[in-house]
Amino acid sequence: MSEPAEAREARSVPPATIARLPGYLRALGTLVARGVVTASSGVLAGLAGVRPEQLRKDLSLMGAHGRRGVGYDVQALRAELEATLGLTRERRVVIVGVGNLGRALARYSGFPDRGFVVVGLVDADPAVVGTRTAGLVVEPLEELAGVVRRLEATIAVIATPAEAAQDVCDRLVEAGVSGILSFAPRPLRVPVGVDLRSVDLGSELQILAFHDHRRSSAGR
Amino acid sequence: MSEPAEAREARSVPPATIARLPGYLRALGTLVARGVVTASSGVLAGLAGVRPEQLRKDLSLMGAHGRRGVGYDVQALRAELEATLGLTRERRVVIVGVGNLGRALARYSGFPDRGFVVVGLVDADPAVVGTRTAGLVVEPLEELAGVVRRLEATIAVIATPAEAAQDVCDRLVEAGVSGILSFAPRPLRVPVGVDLRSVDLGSELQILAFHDHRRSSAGR
DNA sequence: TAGATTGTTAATCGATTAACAATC
DNA sequence: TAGATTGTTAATCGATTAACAATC
Repeated sequence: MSEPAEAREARSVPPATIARLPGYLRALGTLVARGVVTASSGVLAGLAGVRPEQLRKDLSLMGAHGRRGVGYDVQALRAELEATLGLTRERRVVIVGVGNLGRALARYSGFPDRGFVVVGLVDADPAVVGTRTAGLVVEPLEELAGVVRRLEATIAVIATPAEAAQDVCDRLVEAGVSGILSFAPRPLRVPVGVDLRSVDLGSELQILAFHDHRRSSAGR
Repeated sequence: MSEPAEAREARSVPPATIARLPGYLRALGTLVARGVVTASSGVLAGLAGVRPEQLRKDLSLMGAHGRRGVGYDVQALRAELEATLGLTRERRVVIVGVGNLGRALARYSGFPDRGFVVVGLVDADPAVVGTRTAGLVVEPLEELAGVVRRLEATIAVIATPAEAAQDVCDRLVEAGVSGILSFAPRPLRVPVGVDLRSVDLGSELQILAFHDHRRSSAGR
């Protein structure tokens, strides 16, 4: 226990753990709203939809500390996790592709209270460029790099058709964003150092279809 | 090899494998469009964004067969995977929650050509009920079970606010859907036999923020 | 036959769960 | 002190990668 917290934190937190932190943060938010001061791993895990052992393991990997026999201080833990996730600073987001999905994301009310601000919208279609959505004027694709740099966006969302996605992705990387959330149904390549997460709505449904199929064809 | 294909398939395909099948299917679609007849695991894996070994392992778990020294028959493999995923039959989808996101999903053009048809829209807000989106009239929440049964929907999408999600989820299960795709930022509980997949846009961004934070605070 | 490529087994890696001593 | 609950180590499980014999 003589090891500094910095060292422990730097030594690679497992991706699976990181992916669960937002859930813990949400659970903590619920408890704070309820005025709860202290919560056990059991209570917290219940709210987050995981097992208590896993929550304790995750938090201990993060260097967070509860008190044996008591539980976790809700406020302190929340502050700690927010600091870890870097949510103390506002993150600036650019959305590329202002179709149905892009527009919905631009208007999505869940982002602001989680520390994200959509600062720019970009689209390739001249008919869309210049229109307003969520208080922002859509800029042309040629301006992408300029928009990212001027608005100091560090995170981008790709909501373009599949064909355009890799090109947009390359430009975003070139412009210096550090993370990209893609909704394009196509695998994208990014250099190391840039973080890419993908959500493919069609694939999600296909996976559900697989189970549906198994279920409806079972026992015949 | 005396074991029937049925038995092998029934003996639990790993979830991680199932989650990759839609990607393989997309890669195969690309090759078919290009008129390619045969492809090696290397080519297919490249298009799907995975390693060749993994693709071969996945396909062999599914009981699919290529030809040594040759590769996989593109058309045949596609047909096989579509049958496995149950995409030969059209899947009927109901969307609950017709806000920005629900509307965008209702209009999403990527679904139809993947075998999914949005057949119903449901919302709790009287101001939204009765309006039209994507050619469908929005029905009231009270009609949820009726809508699901009448339209024979087997898959549902939850795009409601977090507070309403568990109640909607329970009703959907009660009405008999076999799979649910939730966008509500809250863990949901479903009974065994019902498949639940969740996409939390806020969490995705928070995970990106974590990396951004690490990157910008590194080496200081 | 020679070259290519699969299918599958074995080795590795990472993530989850179980167990329990430490300690509030 | 007695009861509760953490933090952490060990055991298990599942998924990925490597290796290579089978075979087209």
